[in-house]
Amino acid sequence: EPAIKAQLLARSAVVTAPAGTVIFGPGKSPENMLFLLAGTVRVQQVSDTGHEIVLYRIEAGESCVLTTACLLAYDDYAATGIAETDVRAAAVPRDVFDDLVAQSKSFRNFVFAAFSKRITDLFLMIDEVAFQRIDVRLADKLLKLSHGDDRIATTHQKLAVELGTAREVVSRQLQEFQRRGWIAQARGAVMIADRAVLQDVARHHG
Amino acid sequence: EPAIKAQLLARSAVVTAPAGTVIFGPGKSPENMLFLLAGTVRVQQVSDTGHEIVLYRIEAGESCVLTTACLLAYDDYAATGIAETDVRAAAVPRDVFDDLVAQSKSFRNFVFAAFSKRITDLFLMIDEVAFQRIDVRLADKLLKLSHGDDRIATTHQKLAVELGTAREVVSRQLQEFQRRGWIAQARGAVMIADRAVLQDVARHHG
DNA sequence: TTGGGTCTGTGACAATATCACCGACACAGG
DNA sequence: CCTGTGTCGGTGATATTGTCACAGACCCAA
Repeated sequence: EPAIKAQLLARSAVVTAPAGTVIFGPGKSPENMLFLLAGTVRVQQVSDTGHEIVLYRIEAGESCVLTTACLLAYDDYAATGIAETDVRAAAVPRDVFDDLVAQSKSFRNFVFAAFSKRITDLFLMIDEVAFQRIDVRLADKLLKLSHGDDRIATTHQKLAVELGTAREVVSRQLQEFQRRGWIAQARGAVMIADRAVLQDVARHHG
Repeated sequence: EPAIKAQLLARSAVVTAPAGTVIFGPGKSPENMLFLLAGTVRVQQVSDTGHEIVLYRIEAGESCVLTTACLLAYDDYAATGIAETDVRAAAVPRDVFDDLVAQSKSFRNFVFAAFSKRITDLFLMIDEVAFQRIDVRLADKLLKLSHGDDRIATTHQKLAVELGTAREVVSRQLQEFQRRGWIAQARGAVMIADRAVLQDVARHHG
């Protein structure tokens, strides 16, 4: 790790982008791979029917933007990467990436582990989209978006995109949650009132 | 490719399995990676709610069982690989795979391209499961399963698993297709009667 | 204070999923 | 030839989710 890390940093350029920047997307494939150093990138997809769904998030440190790498090979993809926060990343040229993969066993393990995790996460997501009830998924998503905080700044529409459903569905579920005293609502925000019960609802899937 | 192929074959064992064999699955992670030489492997998933869905198929030659590789790293997965036909594969030990990745640039490209394709295919699948109408998906699936033939030997239940829906839903859609003269049905089989119209229905997604 | 844009609420309806059945068919054993 | 037994497909009732067409509430800037 130490020698590789040095080489990775030496042969790449650190770039930054403000929140909201479209990092990659249809008609905008990046020249080189990005390893996230700080911030969060949200990857979502727009279907030809006009529907949107959030696929996953890339956190700093964690699994890096290997997926960007993955997507480089197949440039006819429809996914879009958006900076959710201000973002700092190391831009690694393709051939440097290739060198590192060739040279370092631990780097290889890291890369393949990241791919593996991505794919198994997508398996889980397919399962949820296909089979989980919307109330379970919403409760789960609220908890995940809360990051321990009790107030989530988001709109019904954004929550709908997170789940790949319609705004009206989210609105009605949130009303029901509120009626039961699990949450409170304000314009552009959801406040978690009973985290324990929400966890219980969400746990009905795993 | 030529030198690598030789090494790959020299340092792996050819194994075979009859149709129906469970190649890998929960509690049965393979010791080494399999590169499919002949046959088809179906990868599906059982959710904790008891629902099943087919994730993808691995064809010979094509993208090989890299996914098996991928899954090796993460052994807590729920996916199952089942031989759909008699199957012949090269069993490649992990360290041989690692050697090849380290040595050959073209092998690296091959591996990453396979991962990329898998991930982008999963993106597409999520889109379909989340947003496509069931009639469109069924028409599409019938055409894909037909392989140019006009008779598909399958049951409504199996088609339901292909789409991640319920048997009753498939039964009703097939009835409607039959009423319109697009297909004919027999016990355990569906006959395509009007391929052109089915293609037209399926094309409503891409 | 008056717009225009965004956010949320609502009712009617369509599509899909779930549940609880039932009958038809295939096939092996008596 | 019958008769179980298991698989396969059909059906109605109901619940859940998605779609469409609005309307009202809120926010901010001109």
